[in-house]
Amino acid sequence: MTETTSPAQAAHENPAKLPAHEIVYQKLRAQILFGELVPGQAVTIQGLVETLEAGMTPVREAIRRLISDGALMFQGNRRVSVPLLGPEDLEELIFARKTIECELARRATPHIGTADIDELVMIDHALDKAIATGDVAGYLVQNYSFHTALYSHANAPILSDIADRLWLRFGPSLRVVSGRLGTQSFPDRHKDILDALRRKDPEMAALAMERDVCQGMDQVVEGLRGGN
Amino acid sequence: MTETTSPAQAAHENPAKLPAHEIVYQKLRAQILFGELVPGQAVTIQGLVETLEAGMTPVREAIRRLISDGALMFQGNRRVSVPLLGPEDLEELIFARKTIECELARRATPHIGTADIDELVMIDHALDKAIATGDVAGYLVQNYSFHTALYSHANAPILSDIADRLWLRFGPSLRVVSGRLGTQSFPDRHKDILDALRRKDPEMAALAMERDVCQGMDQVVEGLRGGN
DNA sequence: GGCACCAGAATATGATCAAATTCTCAGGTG
DNA sequence: CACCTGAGAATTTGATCATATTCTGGTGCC
Repeated sequence: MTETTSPAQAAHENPAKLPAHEIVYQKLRAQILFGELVPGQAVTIQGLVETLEAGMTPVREAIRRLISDGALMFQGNRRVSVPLLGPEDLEELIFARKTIECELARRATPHIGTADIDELVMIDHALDKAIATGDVAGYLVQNYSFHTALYSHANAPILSDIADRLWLRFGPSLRVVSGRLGTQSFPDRHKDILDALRRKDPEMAALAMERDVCQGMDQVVEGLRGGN
Repeated sequence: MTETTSPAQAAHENPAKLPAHEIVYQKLRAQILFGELVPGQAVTIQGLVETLEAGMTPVREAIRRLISDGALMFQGNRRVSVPLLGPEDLEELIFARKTIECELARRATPHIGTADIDELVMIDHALDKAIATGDVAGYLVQNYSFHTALYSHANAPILSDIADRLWLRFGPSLRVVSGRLGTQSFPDRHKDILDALRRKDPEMAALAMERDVCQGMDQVVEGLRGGN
């Protein structure tokens, strides 16, 4: 997702007006982010043409975009697959998430009003519910929503864009780990973030975010160590 | 450019084997990075089909990739153009460059051998020459080469990838400013970086890099303030 | 000034060609 | 006798193009 005036917002007024390649991109993106697609899984153009009932060109363009996002990987020969993360990759992702997302939390803090906090609380409740009921897909969606909603207030389109692609990279792995360990193992660190926002304390928000990021990524590291 | 096993390296063994969309991407990318394209300039598919003598599909895919890279901008209606940076954008870019590129310098330091330093020195000499002769295009190319060569030793594909896209974002603006102010105004901070590398001092390298980044971006900020 | 029309560009399809993987079937070996 | 190996065919899949369709923006008429 680019930070430019999103074509997605035009969707609400008229869904039919979204170009096919945009629809395909959104669908594929969601599948990657929320785990329909497993790391290592091969992605074929013709397969998607059938699955998503789209033409070849739109699928092709969507795949190129996602490759550029780091959400898909061009395997040298002409095959495309979902990337399989190694420990080194995770280490880089941790650094990047920490610096970028903490900064986003820091920048968002002064712009967050009470209405915005209410919205975040709502998402967090949905998150709790997903955790309680063991709804892995719901957990992933709400967790992503929480971060995205927060960052949208940071007035930092470029940094938000970077953060977004980072999520695309570890999304599939997060799904695998969640599915393996269950949602119970994920404590919810968002309460601390909300606290910091209420107090309008940017540094505290950044710190809480760092904890959230570290905790989340540690789960992935642990999960991947055992599994693959 | 994605960090995955690059199709570009296959280019050396057999240039003809590069797919058309990859070639188009590289060409367009270079044009954006090194300033053939001016910020705000409209980019049409059919125009590129003629200019680059490629088919429509490859051009289309290359454009999608570059939009995802942030190097091009989708203007809502079906127009595509080179983004025009505002002061807020530059501020974000500065933060991102500082954190990411300093870290890359830090990580590269321990892996740099004397042969690698020689290579960097060579690039830096070419850079000096470009500055001395007022060769703006050469300056841009060599400056980019220096950073890219350095980061390639950091063993951090994801971070390098992020840095690469950052360059794509401010490349066109850098070109405009350079053309306006001339190369004379650009002092060369790379000597300090090289010094740090020779001493194998990661923190010093990071610091030198920060100075280089700040100095370069300040030029752009200043240049854009007056111009547009 | 507003509306209809027109040109040009982008989107999307399906066909065609090229490449790569997979499958199959011998042939040989332990 | 079972299994591994490798050459070659068959099939799947990707790359590219030519073409039809839809949409945007501008122009000129009323």
